[in-house]
Amino acid sequence: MPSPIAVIDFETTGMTPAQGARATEVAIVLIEGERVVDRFQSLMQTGVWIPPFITELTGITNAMVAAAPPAVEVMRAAARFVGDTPMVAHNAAFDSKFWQSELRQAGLDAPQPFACTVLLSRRVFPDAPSHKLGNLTAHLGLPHTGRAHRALADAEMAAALLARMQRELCQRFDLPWPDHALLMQLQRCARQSMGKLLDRLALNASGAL
DNA sequence: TGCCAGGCCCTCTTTAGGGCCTT
Repeated sequence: MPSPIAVIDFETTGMTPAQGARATEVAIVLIEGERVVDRFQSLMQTGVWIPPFITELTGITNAMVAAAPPAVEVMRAAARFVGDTPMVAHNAAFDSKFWQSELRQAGLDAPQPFACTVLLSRRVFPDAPSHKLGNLTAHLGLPHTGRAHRALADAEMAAALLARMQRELCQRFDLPWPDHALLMQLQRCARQSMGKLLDRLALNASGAL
C-alpha cells in the first residue's frame, strides 16, 4: 500500500504572506496511490480585504469569508487532518509559505516536507506546452474537477496530476510506486541527473544491482 | 481601493537575464 500524501491548495488575498497576504480558502486531498481517501476544505476569515481582481479570479468574495470560521480554527483543523503526512502542492514555494505562515499565526509548527508538482512535471513532461495546473491537466486529458481557482478543485487537479506522474514513472522506468521521498529527490535533480537517478532505480528494481 | 515576490529553470550562461508558476 503506497504511503499517504496530502495535496494542498490555498486561495489567498495576494502573492506572499511577506506582504501581508492571507489565505481565504484551503483544501487538502489525502491520496494513497491513485486513490483519494479523504478531503478537507474550508473558507477562512482573517479580516484581510480581498481585492476585486482576486474575487474575479477565484469567485471568493469578502462576504463569503466574513461568514466563514476564523482562520485559527480552520488551520488547527487542517493541521489535525494532515498530521505528519508529507505534502505536495502545485508550485509548493507558494503554498508552503502560506501553510507555514497561517499555522504560525494559529500557534502551530509546520514540520511537513513539501514536494512540488511544477518542478516534477517539468522533469516528467518536459515537452508539455505549459506547466500551469489547468493547462497541464487538460493536456494530459485528466478529468475536470470543478471551478478552477477554487481550493478543492485545484487540490483535486494537483492530486490527479501527481498520480498521473507517479504512474508515468512506474511505467517508463519499471519502478515501484514512487513515494514522497523519491519525489523530493526527483524534483531536486537537473534533467540529466534525473535520468541517471531513474536508470539506477530501475536497475535496482529489476534486481540488476 | 492596489500595490506587486521569489524560487526555479533554460540558455544566446556561470562576472546574467528573462520566463514560468502560484493568488
